[in-house]
Amino acid sequence: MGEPRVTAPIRCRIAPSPTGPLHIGTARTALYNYLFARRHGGTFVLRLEDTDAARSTVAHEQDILDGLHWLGLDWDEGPEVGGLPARGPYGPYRQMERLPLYAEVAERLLAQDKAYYCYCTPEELASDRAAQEAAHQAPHYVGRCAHLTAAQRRDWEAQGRTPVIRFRIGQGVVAFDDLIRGHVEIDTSALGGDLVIVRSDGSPLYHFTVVIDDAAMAMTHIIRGEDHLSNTPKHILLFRALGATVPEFAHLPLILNADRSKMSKRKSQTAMSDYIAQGFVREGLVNYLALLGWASTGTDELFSLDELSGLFDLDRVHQGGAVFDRERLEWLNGQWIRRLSPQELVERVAPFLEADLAIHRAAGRMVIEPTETDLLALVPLIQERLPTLAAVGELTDFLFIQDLVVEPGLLVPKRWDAATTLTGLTEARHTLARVGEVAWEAEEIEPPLRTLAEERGWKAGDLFMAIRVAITGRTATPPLFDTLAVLGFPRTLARLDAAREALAGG
RNA sequence: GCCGCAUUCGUCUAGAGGCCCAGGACACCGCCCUCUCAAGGCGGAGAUCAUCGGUUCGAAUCCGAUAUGCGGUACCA
Repeated sequence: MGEPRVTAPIRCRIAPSPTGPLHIGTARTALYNYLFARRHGGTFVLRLEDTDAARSTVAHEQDILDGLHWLGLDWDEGPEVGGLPARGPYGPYRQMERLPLYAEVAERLLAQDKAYYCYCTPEELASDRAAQEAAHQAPHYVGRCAHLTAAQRRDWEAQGRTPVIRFRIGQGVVAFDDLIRGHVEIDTSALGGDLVIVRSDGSPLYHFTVVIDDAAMAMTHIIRGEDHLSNTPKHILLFRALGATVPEFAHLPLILNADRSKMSKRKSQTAMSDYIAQGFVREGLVNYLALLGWASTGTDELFSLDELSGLFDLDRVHQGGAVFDRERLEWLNGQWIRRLSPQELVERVAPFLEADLAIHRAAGRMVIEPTETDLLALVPLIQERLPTLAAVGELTDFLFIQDLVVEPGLLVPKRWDAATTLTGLTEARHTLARVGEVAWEAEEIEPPLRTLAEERGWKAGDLFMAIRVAITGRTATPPLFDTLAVLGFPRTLARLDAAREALAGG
């Protein structure tokens, strides 16, 4: 298992359906396909399966493409997007543009009697199913239309019935060697009878189009979720009927909700875009997703996309499902944020800060626009304190809000009373005024404040906490002296004054 | 119901017959560092390897059964 058995260059794909935003599970499947292709010098193809016209939207399509691109999973072949032309010799890569091909194949199967028209109504099928259920049988198509004469068909047509096309499943056992699961055998009697491959409105169904396209696009490896394992025999039968080479299959373990059911929107956050919006970085997400169901050694934890491209293989993919653990994702995310260059961090964090400031602006507060220089100066203060990029606001917004309103109750440190706090802030103000604007640096600010605390017999921590709240409005902030330095001399004094007034007034 | 797949600390995992009375990471607890919050360092607790039976001198690792969970069973993908 694991090592590719075919000698032809590897071709694998991700084939998302634009019936919803990019799902975290789809992203992982895409990642594994991408890594497998990279590792073995193969080709990674993107194909859009948009035959469910009722549920597919261009917005979802865009979301999926954006998400994959954001993760860095660039495809070698795929449809045209955003004005860029389609790439690859096997196009079109959008199924709705491949309809003639499907129709042609359906005709061929019909002509070879490998498929047939079925005129059964939904009601008839439903009652079949009910009867089978009552008899404790597996639901299956009974084959009522499997051998209609031309006359019978004319009758149904005359009655206005429009047929579906069914593929003959036949009898026997279908076996295959899954690259992850090993040998799998399924009796065709468990497949539900002859399979509908074309709807009565003429549109092709998923099981039909995937196989046609995987064959036509010369896929060598089908790496997909375990939920397709039971469907694989249908696909194999179809490949054979088409006279195509059956590719290798690798069925990935499912990503699970906390209760171990298949990860769903209902119980988990599944949309990739939500994770992006919450400030997760691509490096963290890629790393986390790669380790969900795969482990190179189980001891190393941090891997970049490039590193993974050199390490990944199917033989270390797990068989059991994996519960999605957001805490672990956040930890990995923090690890990668800490590894970003200052410039890179600034660029990534800027939109999140901007969004936060927009909220303050909307609330009628005066906001100072952060410049890149401002942000660069903040990097050392925030880099190791960001679990996600979105946390930048709570760490730094006090710098950009002009008239900071501090909750008076917060101003008094736990061990102090209001009077002591007022004295403390007043003394601190004088001390800092003496430091002066020219010497306004963290190393210059700290000693005199410590001396002050010592002289008055205060615990330094209490004094510092009072100052911290006075200038930031928060009890948890980056280190105080660096914060004062960044805030600047005049604003520091102004905020201390404002805090003293608030205390005196209250 | 029927068919299939899975099962190592709460979670992600290492482990491919003796190195394992099971190792790492997240989370949790404690200590150190410390102006708060983080980050970091150190330590702790946490898994009778689902259960039962078999093979073997020896099993988490091989075989079988059972249980539990999950997936599939559409004119969804």
